[in-house]
Amino acid sequence: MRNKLTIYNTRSRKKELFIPLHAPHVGMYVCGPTVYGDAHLGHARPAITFDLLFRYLTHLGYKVRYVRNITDVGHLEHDADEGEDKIAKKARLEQLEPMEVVQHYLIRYHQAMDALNVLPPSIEPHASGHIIEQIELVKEILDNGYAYVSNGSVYFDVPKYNKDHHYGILSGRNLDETINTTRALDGQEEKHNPVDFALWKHAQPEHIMHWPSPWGEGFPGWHCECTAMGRKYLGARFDIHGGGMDLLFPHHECEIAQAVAAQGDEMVHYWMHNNMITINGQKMGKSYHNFINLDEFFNGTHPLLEQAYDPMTIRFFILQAHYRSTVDFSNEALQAAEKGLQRMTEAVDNLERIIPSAASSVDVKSLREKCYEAMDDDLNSPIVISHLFDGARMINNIAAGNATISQEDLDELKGTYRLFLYDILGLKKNTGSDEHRETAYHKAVDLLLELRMKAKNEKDWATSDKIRNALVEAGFEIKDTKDGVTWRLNQ
RNA sequence: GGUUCCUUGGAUGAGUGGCUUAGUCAGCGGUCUGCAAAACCGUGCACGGCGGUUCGAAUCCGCCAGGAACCUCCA
Repeated sequence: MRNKLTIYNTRSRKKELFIPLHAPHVGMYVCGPTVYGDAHLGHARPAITFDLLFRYLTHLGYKVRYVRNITDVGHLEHDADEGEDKIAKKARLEQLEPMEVVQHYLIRYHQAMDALNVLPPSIEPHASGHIIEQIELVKEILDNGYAYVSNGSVYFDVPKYNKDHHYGILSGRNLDETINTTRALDGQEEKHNPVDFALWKHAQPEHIMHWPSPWGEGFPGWHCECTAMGRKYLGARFDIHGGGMDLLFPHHECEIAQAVAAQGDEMVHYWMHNNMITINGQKMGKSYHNFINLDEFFNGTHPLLEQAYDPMTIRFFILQAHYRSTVDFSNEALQAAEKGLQRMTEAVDNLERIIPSAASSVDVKSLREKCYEAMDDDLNSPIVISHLFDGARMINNIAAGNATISQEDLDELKGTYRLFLYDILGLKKNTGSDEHRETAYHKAVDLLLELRMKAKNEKDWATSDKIRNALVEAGFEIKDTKDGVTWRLNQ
């Protein structure tokens, strides 16, 4: 098995050789969406980034268990409806059951991911389905003395934890600074210290979603689900935990603290974080009110969009930047990606038209290795793409007769593109929308009939009959009526 | 204010102590073509500013300027 993959570990802030704990098995956990709204471009980034990793690890021969959670319990929201659960709030607004809202947006999320050719994870656990595991986690932390009960809620005792361990090890913070900069929030008076975070929250009467616990009716704190579900499905120690950089603190920091407080050591070996997608240099996100939904990209319905963009264009656009860099959205950039992808797929199509020669005048063999090297270098997809573009030029040159290729090399080349472009980068053939094709063929048939009408008017019966007979043969039904010609395609 | 980062050519976006280069889009010139398009060939333009280390730095270090994320739900 090829074993040269290095990945940037946020924990050490270095690129490290990837060595699984239990090869050939790999455990991988990625923070998934909170399903209270449609997925936007920002959600596509981690999905595609970790899909790339999932695909690559699988290709390398690892047996990957990929867990991506669905947050359907909701988090505390700090606004007019202070403390109310996000899912519950939206539900009340729309007079729906909370789980109805979850189901609605989850289906739409899956549809968007499918359009982006993001493979489904191995397990997609719901936070609401793992309340028991989260309660167990809280109990463990309490038993170990790193939490306290206050007024029906349970809080993590950060200062106490920090005496024995380092709270801030992932984000590079130290506790004193964090204490001085923590904002006053709801429920603060219940905490011993403002930096303490909730493991279990006592349910207020306005909360729709709540569960029984040893501490009364309530709901789990929002950091618990990932720790509890990660441990349940991947074990107390597993390989990779991923998510957006915006989750680094406090979410992932708290996850580490919870795991250490519960089991004595850290759960995760490699922490990976994808960077943000920006719009005019600013993070695209709900809080900024500057996000564009994925459906809006696919349909071109957002006012900032000059056109609709195919899901594969979006995927290609994201893969053309390294996952740890910010990538700035603009129509110009997307249109460039669209043209680039088109050029690439046309070159791959040309592969099928090439007639091999006795010998090659091009170097095919090194392409595969170059692509592997780029992937091994912390998933450097932009470099993989640049190599594939070099290959595209080579293919076009062969197709144009400027170079030759042997049968053996041609097979190798086809295999390389199938592997890297389709299997690993996950780009599939751009078929265009049905609507687009429908319109195009209608226009083409109309044009033929217009030419036929012109021929008829000129009494050029040979041409007019040729057009009619050819269309009939192709399965069309042509009717000449006194109001003009009509046509339809027979089923 | 703290933490973590970023600043590359017209746009986007890689990378590296010296070697000629990312790549894509756009531009320009050419080949091809009835004309176009596509394709191919060629081509210009860069490393925020100021210091330092070094034989040599866009790449390492420091300072400055500008920007971002996080510190509050967030991909």
